[in-house]
Amino acid sequence: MLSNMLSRKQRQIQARGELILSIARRMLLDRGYVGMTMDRIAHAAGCSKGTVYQHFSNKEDILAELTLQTARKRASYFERAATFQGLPRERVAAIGIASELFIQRYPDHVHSERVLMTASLWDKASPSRQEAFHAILHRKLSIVSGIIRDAISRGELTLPPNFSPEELSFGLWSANFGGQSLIMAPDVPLEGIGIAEPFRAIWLTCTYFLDGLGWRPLSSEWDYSAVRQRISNEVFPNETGAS
Amino acid sequence: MLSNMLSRKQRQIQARGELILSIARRMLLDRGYVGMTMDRIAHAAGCSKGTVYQHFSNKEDILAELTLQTARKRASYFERAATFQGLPRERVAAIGIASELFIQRYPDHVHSERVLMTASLWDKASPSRQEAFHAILHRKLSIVSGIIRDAISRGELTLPPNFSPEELSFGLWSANFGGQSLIMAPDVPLEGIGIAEPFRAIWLTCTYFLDGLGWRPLSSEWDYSAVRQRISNEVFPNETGAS
DNA sequence: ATGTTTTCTGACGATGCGTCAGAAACGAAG
DNA sequence: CTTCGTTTCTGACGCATCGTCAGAAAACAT
Repeated sequence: MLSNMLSRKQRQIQARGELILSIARRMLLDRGYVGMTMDRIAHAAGCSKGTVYQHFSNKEDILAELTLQTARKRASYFERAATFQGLPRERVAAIGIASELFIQRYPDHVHSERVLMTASLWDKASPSRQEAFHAILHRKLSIVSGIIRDAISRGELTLPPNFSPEELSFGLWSANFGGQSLIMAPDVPLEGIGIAEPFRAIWLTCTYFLDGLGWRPLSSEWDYSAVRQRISNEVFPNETGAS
Repeated sequence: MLSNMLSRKQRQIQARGELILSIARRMLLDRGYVGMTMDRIAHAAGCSKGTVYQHFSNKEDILAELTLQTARKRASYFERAATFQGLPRERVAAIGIASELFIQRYPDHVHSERVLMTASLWDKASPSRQEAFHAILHRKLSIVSGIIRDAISRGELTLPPNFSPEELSFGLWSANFGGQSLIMAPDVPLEGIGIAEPFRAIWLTCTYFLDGLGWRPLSSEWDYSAVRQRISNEVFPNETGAS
């Protein structure tokens, strides 16, 4: 009974920590980093500011934890995508779809990520969080690099001599990251400049990029639209159905 | 003499406006957006805070003007690149080189751009500045789209039916923007993950992307390394030599 | 020299971050 | 039920920053 009461209190505290995070995330998206104030967070969470500071040592710490949550969640999406049974190129496509579904489903997560990255606030976060973040980053890259090496060993991909698997990985990452950044940027009116379906544009960019590298089967030899459908249904049935 | 004195004063004022901007830009890079305070700017500029506010209505206004300067400067780089005499695909390559040289030469400019874009501060800036920004954006895109249409009309490029020139433009933009963002991100240790020459990786990403679209001449039929050298020497002799 | 207009100044109110001494809630023991 | 120690919570406080504005200073005109 004693330990039960204790843990109940503990659970209360932990629940409030998560409440604070979800409130902060919403506030970050709605009012920007400057508009996300500790007083407002405390008020919305129904506690005082001092209590908020018992959970997070400062404002940047909240943002760092938000970003860490995001990185973990995205990594889990990547890992699910990598389980897709198919050709290496299909599995890379699955990663791309995971990335797309992730930003569509959790735009607030992605936004917090960008804010932290741009505002150079990582150095104010705790070293353990930085380390955890790097570990997750490395995990995600390993997944993609692993698929690439698999394709090479199977003879479906032969990289040019001056182009490493990591650089190919970086290229795909750039195209996705950049395209998604432009989609999220409020001051880039994509519809106004003739980009009606930016996600399809990113997908095709990656497709032709891999075609240019000669990664078999090429898009001209294979129905990747069907693959796309199949991946959505098999690997992310809830995500595509619920939205 | 009177008008001379008057204009001298005017020129003093204008010069101080530019001084404030350059100080702010440096401070933004060195200390981040939060560390860039109006008091510090005023002190560094040798005037009072009230005087700073006679030049810019608020802090976001300074950032917006910085970004506008950046956009203008980059557009001029693009325009210079577009004057390169050569095949359409070579001229697109010239734009890519312009983009690369620009970020290498003016990292502080690019940084201010990212901060403003991410922090959703455009709505606090004056509408005229927003409009000017959009106009410049459109100008840059027109340059690239124009080259693409030129290639199509010359028969060197045949786009797939579901891929418009604007989307191709968007793809190149994404790859460059994303790659450069990752290069600038302090929390992405590129060397640590096997990317020794990120700029070359971006270049090759775009190269194989265009190859995949079948834009002639393909990289296998043409020495684009030589083209790259030639563009650097002919269009940006000072930029490549001085750095 | 004196009046007028422009420009500059820095103190001020308002707001936000992070702290900390005291208040309140909790739990144990008599 | 009371008492007392411990854990948790609170909000006022110190400090820093933004943006303002009444008054000072400088520039200019007559």
